[in-house]
Amino acid sequence: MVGNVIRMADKDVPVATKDRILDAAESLFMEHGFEATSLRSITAAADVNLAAANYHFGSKEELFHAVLTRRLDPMNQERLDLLTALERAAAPGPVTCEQILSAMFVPALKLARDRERGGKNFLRLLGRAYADPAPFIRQFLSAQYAVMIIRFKAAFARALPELPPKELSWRLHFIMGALSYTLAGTDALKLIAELTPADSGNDEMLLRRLAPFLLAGLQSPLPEASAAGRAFDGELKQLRCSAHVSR
Amino acid sequence: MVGNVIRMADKDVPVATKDRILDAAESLFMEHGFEATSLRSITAAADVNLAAANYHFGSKEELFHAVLTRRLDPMNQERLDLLTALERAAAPGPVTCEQILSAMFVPALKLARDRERGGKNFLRLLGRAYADPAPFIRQFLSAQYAVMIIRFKAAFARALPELPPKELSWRLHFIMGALSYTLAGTDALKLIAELTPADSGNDEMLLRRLAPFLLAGLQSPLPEASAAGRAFDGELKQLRCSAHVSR
DNA sequence: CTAGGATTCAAACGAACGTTTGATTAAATT
DNA sequence: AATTTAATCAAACGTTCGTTTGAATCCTAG
Repeated sequence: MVGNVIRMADKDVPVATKDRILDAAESLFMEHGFEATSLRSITAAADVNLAAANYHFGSKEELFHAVLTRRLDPMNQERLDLLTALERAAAPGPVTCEQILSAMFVPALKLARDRERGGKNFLRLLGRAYADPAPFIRQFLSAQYAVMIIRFKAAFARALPELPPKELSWRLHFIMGALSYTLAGTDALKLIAELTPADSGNDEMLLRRLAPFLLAGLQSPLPEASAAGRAFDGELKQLRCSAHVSR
Repeated sequence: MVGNVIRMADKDVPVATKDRILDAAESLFMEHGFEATSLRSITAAADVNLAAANYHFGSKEELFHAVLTRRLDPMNQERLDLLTALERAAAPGPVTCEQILSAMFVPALKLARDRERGGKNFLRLLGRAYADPAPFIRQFLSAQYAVMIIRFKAAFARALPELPPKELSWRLHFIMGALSYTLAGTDALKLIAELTPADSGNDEMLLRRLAPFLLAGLQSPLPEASAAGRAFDGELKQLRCSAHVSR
């Protein structure tokens, strides 16, 4: 009753319908988000019958899951393999922050570059999913990332032994934020970057600029001791009540 | 025909309906996003008639605009005033990066703290809006932020004269990403930060940790000269084709 | 007090949504 | 060749959506 049987034609004749739905869904979810994308628009773009979506995937949410897992599972597995290789090569010593960050970014880069159609769209879709309020998306991402996050957090903790665990948690949170926003490519405020179209389409250069930026933040001294923290205090206290609130 | 007349009861008797709709819309838009929030749920939460929303605001999109402008306009105006005051105080010299960042963050902090009900919810809503794919939201945010962005970008350029303009554009993009993701409070990957509920609700401490992190990235050396850039190159080349792709 | 515009209200509009149904075609198994 | 199972299809289901309507109410100005 649930379609998707084991003894089907496997790969000789392309399993056209299912993959066409996945491709169209990936593209449309990326462009409009989950809620604003209808199954009708997906099946129309894939040139298949409307009922085929529910036949092959059960529901719209399960289709969304399938779109994400198709590329997310291999990418995260590659990240883990990369980190394992780096840890093995570093022998008894710890892996550097640069290396850990590269283990996170290189698989994303390969995905953005290798697949002609899917790669870039998928990274944007992933960035969107990070910020989506729908509970089922959040739960899904948490479950999908659990193993990877734990491994990478432990690696960073070894690379930055002087950093308190809670501070590391915050900084990883900020890293995920900048990464997802960058991958989503929303460019909500186009005025910030008057980038050429060639630039904005170049995911590789984008991540190569992002990595050093995040690395500097990750390795920065503790906020209590930094000039930024104190300057912040000063401004806050000074301007607490002066507050020339507008209009 | 378009409601919202000038000679209404102004402020003596609270203009209950309109503000109740705005409050409910702010809360629900924040919780579920624009598409997933219905006018019916908004008017039900505000305990007003369904037609009141269209009567006072015209359409759902215009209601969303009103929700954002109500708090965004004063906040951005305060940011500009703060920057102006800092520039005046710094006399002929440039304002420091710390000060510029504080001019961006302090008004957001005040908003999160002062208003009992609205503040925190609004910052989360704003973070969501940055990542929303809907064109009308993006256009609106761009227009709303245009003046502020130009002013702050120029200030940063003066504070970091050695930084190429394009590199500054990228770094401001990353800053906006981390800021919006942090404000949205999505915590997509709860596993990153095993933060106490008290922590996650404390917007002030959150921004105080974020500012030094972003400051370090903003002031970091150029990627071409940094160790991060080169390490990235090495990893990329080395692992290009080894690629033990999973499963 | 009364006329007139501002506001509220219940009800309905047409459209679009996710999902289901039952018949029909294609493919594989016996 | 016969039979069973997978897959496709057109059509419809019931629901929810944003928006509109027209009458009823409130408030205020003359």
